[in-house]
Amino acid sequence: MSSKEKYLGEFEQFLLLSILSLGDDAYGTTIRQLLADKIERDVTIGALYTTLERLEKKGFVESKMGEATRERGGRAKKYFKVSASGEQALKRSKQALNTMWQDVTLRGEHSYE
Amino acid sequence: MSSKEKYLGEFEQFLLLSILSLGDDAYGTTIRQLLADKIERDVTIGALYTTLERLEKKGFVESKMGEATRERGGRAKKYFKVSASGEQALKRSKQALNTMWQDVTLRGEHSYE
DNA sequence: TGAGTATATTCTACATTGTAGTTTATATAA
DNA sequence: TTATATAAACTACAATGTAGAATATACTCA
Repeated sequence: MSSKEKYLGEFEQFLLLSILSLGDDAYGTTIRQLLADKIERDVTIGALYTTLERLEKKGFVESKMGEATRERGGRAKKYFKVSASGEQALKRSKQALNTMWQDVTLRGEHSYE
Repeated sequence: MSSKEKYLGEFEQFLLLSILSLGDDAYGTTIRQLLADKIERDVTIGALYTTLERLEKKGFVESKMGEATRERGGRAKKYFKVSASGEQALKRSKQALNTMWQDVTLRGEHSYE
């Protein structure tokens, strides 16, 4: 019956990677910003939080609300971090993709770098 | 308004890569087999053809029915190949993922190899 | 002290992709 | 003309992607 693990969607992968990149400063707005900067993907806040919540439900990320002690206006931030199983899932996705790319060369490319 | 291009889903990427790998012998059954062998992903025929058809509708793959001249029983094969825009899309997906991985290191990993 | 403003998350709804299983088509052989 | 092998088409539903409005909360300053 082989491997039964679920696969990550592409957007889920992007979110997990964003969180890892941002370290201790990963929350809605910074994640959104990073996606826009790095890969020019402009997602709405709705898209973002919905997926983040699903990832949390699956145990791939954990969250905690930010401290109340702040020198700025606005609602509390919700910080995210990737769980061990989240990293695991990410790693599997990466490996699968690497394996598939292995013997593929695109037109105009020299080889898989 | 930035980049409006649509993104490929992960399974779509896998199919495109399978087709590229298989070269002139890419059709339902061989694609399915390759996925099972290479990344232990067992998809049903339904899943496969449905996605293939959607990729074709988007212009990422092209198909043509196999010759009638065959020494075997059964229905004609439908061969697939990746179009130029399919390769393009694939390339963009790969680059985006590479960019995101760039400064991420997983627990227990040494760095992005 | 209570509008105004800034910051951020929740909620609701729908579109696209992923996945499965059954059915149908077609060719060859007995 | 039926059995068997091979492969694609169809139907239905689940999961993921995406959007935008609504809501919450904390500062600031007259």
